[in-house]
Amino acid sequence: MSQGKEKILQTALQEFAEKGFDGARIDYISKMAGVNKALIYYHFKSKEELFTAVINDLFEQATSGSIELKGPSIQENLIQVMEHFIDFLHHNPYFVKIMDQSVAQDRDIFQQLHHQNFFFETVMGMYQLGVQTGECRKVDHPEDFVVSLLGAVYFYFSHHKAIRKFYGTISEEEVISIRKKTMRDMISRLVFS
Amino acid sequence: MSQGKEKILQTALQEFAEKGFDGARIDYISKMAGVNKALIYYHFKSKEELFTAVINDLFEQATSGSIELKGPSIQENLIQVMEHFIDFLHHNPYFVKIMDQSVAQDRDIFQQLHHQNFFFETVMGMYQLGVQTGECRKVDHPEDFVVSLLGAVYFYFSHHKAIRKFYGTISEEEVISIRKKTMRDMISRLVFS
DNA sequence: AGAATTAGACTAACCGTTTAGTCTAACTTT
DNA sequence: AAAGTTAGACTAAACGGTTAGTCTAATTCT
Repeated sequence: MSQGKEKILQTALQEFAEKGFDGARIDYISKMAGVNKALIYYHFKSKEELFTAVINDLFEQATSGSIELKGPSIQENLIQVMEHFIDFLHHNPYFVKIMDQSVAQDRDIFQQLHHQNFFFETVMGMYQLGVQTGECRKVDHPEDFVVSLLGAVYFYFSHHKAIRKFYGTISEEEVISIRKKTMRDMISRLVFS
Repeated sequence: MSQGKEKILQTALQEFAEKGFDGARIDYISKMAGVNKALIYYHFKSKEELFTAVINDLFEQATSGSIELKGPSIQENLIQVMEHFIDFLHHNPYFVKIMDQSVAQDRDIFQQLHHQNFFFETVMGMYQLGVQTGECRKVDHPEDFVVSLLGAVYFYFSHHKAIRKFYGTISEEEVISIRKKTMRDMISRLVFS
């Protein structure tokens, strides 16, 4: 990939994440990327297509470093996945912002994205395996159970701006470590009886 | 409040919720409200002020029917609050959408909104009371614990479009009832040991 | 040589905002 | 009661800034 195209994608990611699709400005992207506006239209045929490219890029990164499940037990694996998820959200704030904005508006892309289900299906699969082996407690509605767990992980990051103040002045790394501990606790209390 | 102004606010709520601030169109609002565009500027001095008015309206409704805590125990009260929260989110999808979009972009209003902390402080207060009376298990980081609980409740609604498919073809009312059951379970397993 | 990139002027459409004025019902004056 | 006045609700039409997208001709990588 050419240097300019890469810079455009990087900058566009930030701009779309911060302003949303409608708030984002092509002129601003080209300026911040240090690139002529025409170059954007040389590589992408429209703002919409640029957005799609940004999203696809993002999901590629999000799902590429997929998790190696090597824990000795389902419990270990589940906790490992959760921590991986937390780290990922921590290090990819743009991912969260763009996701939320694009889900709130129903941008076309999100109907097609199969990546969207990645985390759900991973956790769901592990949980159901655990139920089979008898290692996990059986609940009436596993899908709702998993959704709730994912929500417990995700919410802090998606509403970071509004929520962060409840944690006081500690560093973000400390918050992340607290988050992991809380989620470990929740999982062991909920998944295993 | 005049008939026109009310219609404008109603319509604007929908438009802002669906398209976000930048995506919303004054032309479209006036058309849908069956009102001349200039009337919007007669009642509100700008798009921004219209948005603010919509938000304030929304929060007034959101926090007006506040919860009577009359359960015999903290456990009952906590579950009651959660169910109230679930019902509220279920019946006010626009609230969720507008919240998410406005949090994702950092619209000014949200820095000032004290309503924003309403649910957090309610649940947090109840939990801490429970810890004092010894009815609730003590956790290391109550704020993170409460945030996780709220996230578990909220996530389904904020990402409804993307998540709903995991529940199959059952009616929305059934999903809500499942959600309540799951959250009752989670609370009793997590808050009380 | 061919792909990538620049400069910057240009357009067409869109969209928030303004202006100047209408309509109506109530209220006041004569 | 007729005439004058006011205030609030509302409208038609235009104004003017903004912005996605284009065009062209020249230049620089690889």
